[in-house]
Amino acid sequence: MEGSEEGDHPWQSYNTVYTTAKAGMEGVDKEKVQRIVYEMSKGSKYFQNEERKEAFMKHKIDNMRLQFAKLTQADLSHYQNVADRRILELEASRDLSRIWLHVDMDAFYAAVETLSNPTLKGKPMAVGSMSMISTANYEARKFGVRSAMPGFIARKLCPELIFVPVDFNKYNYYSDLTRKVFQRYDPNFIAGSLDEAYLDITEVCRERNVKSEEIAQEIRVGVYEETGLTCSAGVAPNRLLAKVCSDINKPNGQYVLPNNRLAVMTFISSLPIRKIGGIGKVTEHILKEVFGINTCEQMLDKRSYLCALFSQSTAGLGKTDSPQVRFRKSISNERTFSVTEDEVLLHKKLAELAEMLSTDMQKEGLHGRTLTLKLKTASFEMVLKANIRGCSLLIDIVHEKFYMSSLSKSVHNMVFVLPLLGLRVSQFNGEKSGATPDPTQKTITNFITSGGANRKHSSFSDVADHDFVSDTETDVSIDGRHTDQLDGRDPFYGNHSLDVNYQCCTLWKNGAEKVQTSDNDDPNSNHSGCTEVLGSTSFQGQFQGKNVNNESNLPEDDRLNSCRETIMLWLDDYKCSLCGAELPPNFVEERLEHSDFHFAEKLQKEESSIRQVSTPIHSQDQKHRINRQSKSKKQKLSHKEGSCVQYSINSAYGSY
DNA sequence: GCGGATCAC
DNA sequence: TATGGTGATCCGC
Repeated sequence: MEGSEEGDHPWQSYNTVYTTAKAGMEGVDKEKVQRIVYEMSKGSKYFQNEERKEAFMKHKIDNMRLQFAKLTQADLSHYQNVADRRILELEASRDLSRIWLHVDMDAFYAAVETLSNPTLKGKPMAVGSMSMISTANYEARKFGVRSAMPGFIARKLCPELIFVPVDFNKYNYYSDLTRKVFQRYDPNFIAGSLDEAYLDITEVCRERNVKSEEIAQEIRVGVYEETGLTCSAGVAPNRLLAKVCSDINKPNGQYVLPNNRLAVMTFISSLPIRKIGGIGKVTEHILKEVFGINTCEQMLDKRSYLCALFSQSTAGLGKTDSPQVRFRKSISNERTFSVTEDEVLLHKKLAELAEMLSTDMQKEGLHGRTLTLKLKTASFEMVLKANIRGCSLLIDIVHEKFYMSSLSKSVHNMVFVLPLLGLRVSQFNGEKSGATPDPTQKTITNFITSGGANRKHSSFSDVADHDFVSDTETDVSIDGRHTDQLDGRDPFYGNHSLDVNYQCCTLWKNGAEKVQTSDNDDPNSNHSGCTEVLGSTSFQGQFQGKNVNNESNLPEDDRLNSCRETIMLWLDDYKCSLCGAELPPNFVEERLEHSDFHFAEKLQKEESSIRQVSTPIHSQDQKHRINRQSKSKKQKLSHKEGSCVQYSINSAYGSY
């Protein structure tokens, strides 16, 4: 049924993530849905990217088949032993005694929206937009509409579909109500997300001497009474299985898997691997294509092959009863927008992202060491660039990516069309020690900034201070601008930028044509301020550092304007006399910002010696407990094939 | 340690 | 017209 019929039914080979079975989709004409999805997608950039990924996956599968074929009998018996030994260990360490309950709200967002607008009841409805649907109610699911599907396709499937925009305030409110109920049964319950939770109900069952089934029923009734929303529950000896179980009688139902080995083994054996958390579309496909594995039982049969071809990373089911604090490891934000080749606009968007991120970090009291830029090209390829600091040029990153990755594209096609930008900060300082940052470290303040002194025309709003703690002397830091001014070099234009430019120039030499303006080998004369990823906005933060942000109103504005004029001018009405940046005359706002930048630079040089450098912000205890589902010791919930395989084996044998 | 890919919700 | 946002993890360099 697969690709063979492609000529007649090309949609059958277009496997989207929403072709898999989901609750509420039983009676759906899958063939028809798949055809419509295909027809709506065909030819789009998104579609082309899916094809690219599909080809990559096929390649991976071919490689794995080759390896598979190369395995000798000796290899296999060796790995059989490895697998069996591992299973024995897990058998020995398994704990049958706990009773876990997983609660999952039914079509949560949609249900909440229906509560607040009862006229929606009974009508097909989706929460989301024309671009993306978060949740669809059960009426809509009958048409094949489901989460992660773009709205315009959903509307094709169901023309009368009602769209409701997301409103997280509501969902948070109702989520809190449900959690009050959960708390009564397990004060240490684990919140998986707004609409999911894991409860260890072992003690409740024991103390009250009632069956888990009754507790599940009670909880569901309690949630309904508290919120008016229905949910489903699954009960099993561990969290992984409980989650699988909560999906079985959805919506508004429950399923109990008893705590005995036979029941679990029977349950597992026919369970499709895709049901297991961590096994997604790709992994499922690989396991099916290479090994012919569909169910957990088949996975067990092939355990020697799997151990031979996948990594041995530990992925056991560890203890499930020890509450643990999980620390956030990164914080990020990203935005999708309609493609633009307006570089200035892109940098403005980036500055906005930076500002939001900075605010979020401040709220959480976070300090990171690595700043990563994420972008998506017009052909939907994701690109990451770590450690961009304040020196990288967005355009360099894009150019580099294009030169490296697609020779087929002509240089002229390297336009700046980006539908997505994002920023992420990671590598936080360990908060556990409670120590303040090492004073010898450079604090990068205001790596993200914005907000001038009451400038109405500013596209940036107010500043966040703090943020980054760099741990090496050689790090490029915006903070350097506070401290390094005295040596007479301008770090903004200084040699920090050379690395990037050097790479870029090298690439250009190898490439066919030079696209960007020339002079990139001269660090002192080339960069247009507006192309600095983060730098162009930084001065405003420095204003804040001096607390001038709210000092005055109109007079300040006037002063700014006159100063701008005294330190720079625009050659031929479009070229900056100080740095050579080129901005068309009609870029009024951008030119003002650019002027501000130079002005701030000047101010900063004059006053840098007065300024205090860092403003360490102490964490407000970032140990906000997201949940305690973090792995105990060996329990690494892994998402990779190898680990998932192992994980599943463990869930089948180790934990059961 | 970085960049890409996968996964979950 | 049009395919999200946030966080995590693993693998191969």
